[in-house]
Order: sequence, then C-alpha cells, then structure tokens
Amino acid sequence: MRMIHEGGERVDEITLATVAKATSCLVALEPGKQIHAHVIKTGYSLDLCVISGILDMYIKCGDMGSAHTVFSDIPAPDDVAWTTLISGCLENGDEGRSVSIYRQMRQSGVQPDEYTFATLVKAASCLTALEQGKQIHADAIKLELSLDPYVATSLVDMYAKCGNIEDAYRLFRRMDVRSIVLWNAMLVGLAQHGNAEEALDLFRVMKSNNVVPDRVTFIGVISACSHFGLVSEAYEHFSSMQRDYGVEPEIEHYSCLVDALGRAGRVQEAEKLIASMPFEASASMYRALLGVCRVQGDTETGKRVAEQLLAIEPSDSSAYVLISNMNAAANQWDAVNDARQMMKRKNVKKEPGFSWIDVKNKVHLFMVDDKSHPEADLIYDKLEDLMKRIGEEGYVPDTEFVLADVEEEEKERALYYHSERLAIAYGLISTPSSAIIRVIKNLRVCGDCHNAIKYISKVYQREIVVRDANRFHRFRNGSCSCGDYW
DNA sequence: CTAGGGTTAG
Repeated sequence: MRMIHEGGERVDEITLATVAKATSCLVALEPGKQIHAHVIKTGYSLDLCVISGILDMYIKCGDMGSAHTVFSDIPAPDDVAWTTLISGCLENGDEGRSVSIYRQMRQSGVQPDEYTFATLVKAASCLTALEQGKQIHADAIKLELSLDPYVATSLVDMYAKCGNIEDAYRLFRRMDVRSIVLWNAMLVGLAQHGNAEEALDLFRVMKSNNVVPDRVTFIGVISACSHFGLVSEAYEHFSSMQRDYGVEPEIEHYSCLVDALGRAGRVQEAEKLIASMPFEASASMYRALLGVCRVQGDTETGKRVAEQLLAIEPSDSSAYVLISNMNAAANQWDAVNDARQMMKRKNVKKEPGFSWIDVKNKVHLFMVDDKSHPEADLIYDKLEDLMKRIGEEGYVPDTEFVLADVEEEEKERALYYHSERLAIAYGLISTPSSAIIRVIKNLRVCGDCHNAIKYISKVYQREIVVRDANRFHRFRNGSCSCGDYW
C-alpha cells in the first residue's frame, strides 16, 4: 500500500497481482477497493492476472455484486477468470449460478481445465444434482481431465452425496494414486450411506496402505460407528486418534461421539460427555439428542435437552418443533400450543420441509401439499393409488408424526402429502420401472414416511434412495439400509 | 521473468 501511495517505486502487474491475492487472503474489502482503484488508474485492469486477483478479492470479501461487475468488464475472460467466478458463486452459496456460468463459459469457447472441473463438480455435489454431475463428468472425460486428483476427489464425493455409492467406488478404485482427501471422501461417503462395515474396512485398508489418517478421517470413522450403533468402537477410535495418530479431538469429533451415544439411547451419558468437553457445547449436539428423546418418547429428558438447546440458540426452530412433536406424540395438546405460542412470540419460523428429485436433468422440487407441479394431477392420482396399494400390503399410518391437533382421518391425509411422498410418486410416473428413485429432503425423513417408503419399495419393486438432512436411506424390497436406526 | 482460480468434515 505504501508503494502505491508514495508512488516512487515501480509497481508492476506482478506486484499488483500478488497484492490483490494477499488482500483477498486477508478478506479486507477497504484496502482491496483502494488497490482496485489504483489498478484502474494505472491501466492494469486489462491484465488478466491482476484483474482476476481483484475478482477473487471481492469474492473472498463476499461482495458478489462487485465481483459480477468486475467480471463483466473483462473483455475476454480466460479459464482462470471464469473459474474464479464459478468458485465464487459456489463459495457464496449460489451453486446453481456456478453451473449456469459454466454453460456461458462453454458458449464463449474458453476451454475449462482441471481447476474448473474440481469446482464445478463440487457445485453439482452441493446441489445433489446427479444428472448435471454426470454431464459434467462426461465433459471432464472428453477433455481427459477426469483423473486429475482434485477432479476425481470431487467426483467421488459428488457420486456419494448424490446417493450413487457404486459409481463413487468405481472411480475410487480406478485411481492408482490416492491422496488422504480421496480416501476421506470415499470413507465419509460410505459412512453417510450407513455402510459402516465397508467404511471401517476401508479404514483398515487405508492404514495397511500406510496412509496416515487425519482429523477428517476420524470424523468419518466415528460417524460410521455412530450410524451402526457401535458405541464402544466409537470410543476406541476416539482415544486411538490421540494416542496413535496425534490428532487432537475437536468439537466435531465430540459431536460424532455424542451422536453415537445418543443414537444408542444413552442420552444421559451423552449429556455428561458434553459437560466434560473442553469446548462450549454446540447447538447441533443438543439437537441430535433431542431427536433421540423424541424417538424414545422420553419427554422428561427431552424438555431438559430442549432448554439447553434454547439457551444456546433461542430462535432455533427445530427445538420448538421437536418439543411440539414430542408433546403431540404424547397427546399433550396444551403443551403443543404452548410451544407454538412461544414460537410466535419470539417470531421463530419453522423451517419448511421440501424434497426434490432429479429427472431428465431437471430438478423437481416439492413442498408439503404442493400442487404447483405441471403434472400435479397425475402425481396426486399416483399417490392415491400408491397409498391404497401399500395399505393392502399392511401399511398402517402412524399419526404420531402429525403436528396438528386434528381428527384421525384428517391426520392420515396430512401424512399423505409429505414432500418426500410427492417426489417419490413423481419418480414412479416419470422414470423407467427399473430405475432407482433418488430423492433428497432438506429435513430428516419422518417416521411414518420412512415406514411408507419401505412398503412402496416392496409393492413397486423399486429401489428408492432418500438422502435426508442426516444420512442416506436405501429402501429395497420392504426394508431400509438404516435398519430403522436414524 | 510466467502472477490470478481447485478436492474430503461441519
């Protein structure tokens, strides 16, 4: 900065590019703007290295408005400039825009490189857009960039996150040089799918290949144990992590362990562990425990945990929702109303549940009771037919999962139109009968839908993969890969 | 001389 102001020394494009990068690392918008002004004044804004440094600076500072302006002023953006913008949209949570900017990039004739694909595949992974991800993969293969270590890791993660663990594995096996990040992506993918044994096997293979596990590896390993109910193994890995690998436990590791205890129903032990941590408790830990209390119907402990959660996050809608769910399950409708009143008073909004499905390269999103889809009539007919058929097969609606105090029959209908069922009904009518139906839901799948989907997989002989906020459920012939443990 | 953009967890 002194160089700029004093003006005596030679400030060339290399210096400016370097300074712009330094500024973007510091995430300092004001000095960044000064450098930008100086770049314009001295005419260096036509230099691609300098201007993409400036672009990155705005992105890192979260000023996407300025970033788009800077980009649109670049006369002929090269691969680096395009990739910077694509990764900027991703970093700022606008993954859809990353993909559409990629399309513009292709139209402009600039060839993407391995950096572009690593970023872009991650965007598809965040969007859980399998079809788009596959298409991007195909592009990468055409340009012979799909086996780049970063691209391949992104692809493994993308396939795993989109519920296609087989393709993730296939790609993983093809890689003859495997970085720790690649191992971790595969391991975490397996853990999220509830394939705990495979995840733990992979962990052993990894160690026998002399790959040293790191902090992320242990997050995967402990969460694999957690998903499989292996509490003592979780504890063992937790202590081995420090003892054998010098990885200090972080709040994320505690969080996995708390989760493992909770899922095993050992809520009080989990509370003790939280109290003994060298960290402040996180809201997500209490949220996990609250979910356990609800599944177990332990209203007393649930209330205590909910209070602890609200002490950290007073406007956490999930606390209120879980409290009111528990009370609804116990038929304590006064308490349900109290929780609702309190939400109103504190102006806490319930996070709306929605599910989506990727059909023919297009994402179809459904809310509860949603009739906005162009094929809504067909979908609701299918749903009607479907509910009749699974009823004949023995499905009984469990109205415990309805949040309102309404009559029984009405309660049943409220369950019919949960967003995941709409998405599955659409999947049934819009995909070939042999295709796997893959649905993603932003919240945790409800117990009744979980049960209904088991029946649907049996009656229609369809494999259905549902990714909820927590993990994957793979429904086949009437049962789920989670073993009803989630 | 050759700057500026990339992967796993939460």
